Amino acid sequence: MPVTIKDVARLAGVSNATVSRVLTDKPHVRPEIRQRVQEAIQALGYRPSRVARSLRVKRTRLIGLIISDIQNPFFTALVRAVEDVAQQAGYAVILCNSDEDIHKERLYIELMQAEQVSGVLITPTRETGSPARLLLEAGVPVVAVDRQMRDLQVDTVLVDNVEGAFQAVSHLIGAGHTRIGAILAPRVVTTGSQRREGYVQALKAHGLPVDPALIRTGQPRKAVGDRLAGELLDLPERPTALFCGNNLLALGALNAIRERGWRIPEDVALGAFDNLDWAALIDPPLTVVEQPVYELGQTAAELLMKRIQDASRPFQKVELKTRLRVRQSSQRPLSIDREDRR
Amino acid sequence: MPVTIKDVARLAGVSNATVSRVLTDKPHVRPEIRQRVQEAIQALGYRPSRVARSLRVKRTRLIGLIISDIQNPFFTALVRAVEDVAQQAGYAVILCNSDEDIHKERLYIELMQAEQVSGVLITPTRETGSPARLLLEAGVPVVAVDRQMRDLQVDTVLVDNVEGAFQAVSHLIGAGHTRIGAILAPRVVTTGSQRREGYVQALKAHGLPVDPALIRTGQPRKAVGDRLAGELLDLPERPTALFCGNNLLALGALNAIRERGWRIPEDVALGAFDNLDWAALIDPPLTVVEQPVYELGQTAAELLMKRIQDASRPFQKVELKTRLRVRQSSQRPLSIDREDRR
DNA sequence: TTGAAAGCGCTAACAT
DNA sequence: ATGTTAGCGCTTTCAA
Repeated sequence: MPVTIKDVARLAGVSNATVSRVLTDKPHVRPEIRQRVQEAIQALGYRPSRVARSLRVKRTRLIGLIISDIQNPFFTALVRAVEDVAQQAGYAVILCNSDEDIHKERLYIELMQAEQVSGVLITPTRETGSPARLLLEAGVPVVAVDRQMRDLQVDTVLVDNVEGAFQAVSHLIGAGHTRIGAILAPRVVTTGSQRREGYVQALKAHGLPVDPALIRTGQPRKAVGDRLAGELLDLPERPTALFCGNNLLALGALNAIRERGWRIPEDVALGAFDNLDWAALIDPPLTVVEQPVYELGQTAAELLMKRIQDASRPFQKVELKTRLRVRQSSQRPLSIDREDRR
Repeated sequence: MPVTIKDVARLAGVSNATVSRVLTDKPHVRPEIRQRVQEAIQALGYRPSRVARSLRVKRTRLIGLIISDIQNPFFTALVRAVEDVAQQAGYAVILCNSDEDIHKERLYIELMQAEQVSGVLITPTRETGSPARLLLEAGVPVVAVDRQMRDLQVDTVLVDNVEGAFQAVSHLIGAGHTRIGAILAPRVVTTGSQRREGYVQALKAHGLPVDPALIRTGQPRKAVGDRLAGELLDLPERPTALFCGNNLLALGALNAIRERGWRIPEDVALGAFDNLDWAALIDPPLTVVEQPVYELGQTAAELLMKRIQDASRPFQKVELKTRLRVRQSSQRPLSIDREDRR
């Protein structure tokens, strides 16, 4: 029923080989024949089956994109960038949501293999032991974005998380805080461990003690941020400032603070990763570490395209810089002054 | 190089037909043989080529999802729901971002066809003349989500936009506003035209005049919302309340209001579509029309699955209800009281 | 410059 | 219950 290359060949009065040559822009076709074939294609509304072509040439025009949370606007912006680059290069993207779940990650990686995509972009849920190894073994190019995979040889594009966290926490310290809570992703994901590292370094650099009780980790989701912030705020010796590892954790923390009827930054100051549209519009505007998220996705996608072209090129790790945006949520807290009244 | 069905057959000492039977869970295979085949599959780490299978059975385990703005959290939530349903049913989703651009929409629809997806979910950029017609002609099931296509026979899942807008605007009227501006998507998309309809109906129902100068439309993006809100606020006889057709337009309006140093709701009240996490956290909390967005995507995806099963089932249009969430941004404006002082 | 024909990996009809 | 074989739609030798 659907029109195939044979139908076109018949109508144009040539062999399918010739049609194929026209289709793939091969030389050695008389312009006049080429013309006739193209007309036949038009007339029949023919679209070559990518499936058949893929089977033949053993590669598809698909790339896989496995992100860990589609509801996180940070990843969404990443998707946007990848989509743009892929489209430009004539690729479509299969999007999968691993949901921070290593089993789903594996499931999708196997799918990518079965689907024979040309390459895969992934924000791995774990620093080590990612099933992405299967892809590499099968010769499928992989690029890690936003997060690293320490035990795999892949191109990597991420942000200088340590420095970003260091700046944010140093800023809070500069505002007079000495007890700063941290709400982070688990250590098994690089954004968790590296931002923790930046947090710790900042404390140490300013001669402050590192209190493990002030560091909480969990899946980067709003509900988790809410819970973890609550735990910190309800501590007997509670922190006067909170540093949140990403936008969803911040959203949750915001909620926890609001629920307790506390004010920012008077009762508790706040700093977080990710500069989303709403960050500047909330009350008070949120101090954030801005990530060049579009560039992150773009760079990663471009690297993947290059590796698809040339599998033997040297691997590289690109580290983009963040930018601290100071707003009111981190201003010098009144509680410092209050200490005089004790 | 990659292991094929033949390799498995050889190792298991059977024919490829038998391996295929095991693969597709067909009957008529001795348990003992089935066992042996499965072991061979394990041993070789074999994954059947979906490409080859697709070519053979003339359908893929892929569905296409064409949304109009990946950066809009509303659509993102939709993606999430679709992904969940698809995965459950053993499908992967190819995600495409039409960017509210009919040409990109067409491009992706042609891609879907070439990729031979089993079905397509789409949030069409136009009410009529969508290239989705090509898919239907090729026998590919299509379901419209969030927006309608008036000239195509497809299953449709959307929200009662007229009622949602009606409630929001009626609420603003109830708060004492008589000049209410509207910032909406263009009329060619149903969410634009239907929400406009609800706005107009609300004004008329309360005996208020409909002033075309107070209705502005544009692409649903933050920058556009900013500009359109600015135009309305700078009017000689400016509105005392703004109704925004979606979350991005609201974000822009918020910005415009803030830039002018005005307060909400004292200087201008605000109501909008979409209840995102930040809506309750901004200053002041935003009154919104909440859409059951996950259910929207879920229902649409389920409908698509059903139609893939049975192309001849009757078409249906599902209309989900919205819910008005009244918060402070729409409270009775002080400016009403101020009129006494004029 | 063009065509004939093989074959990519799989499924399914048919044979045994 | 299992194997043999044709063929899905395309690309790509190879020959003409």
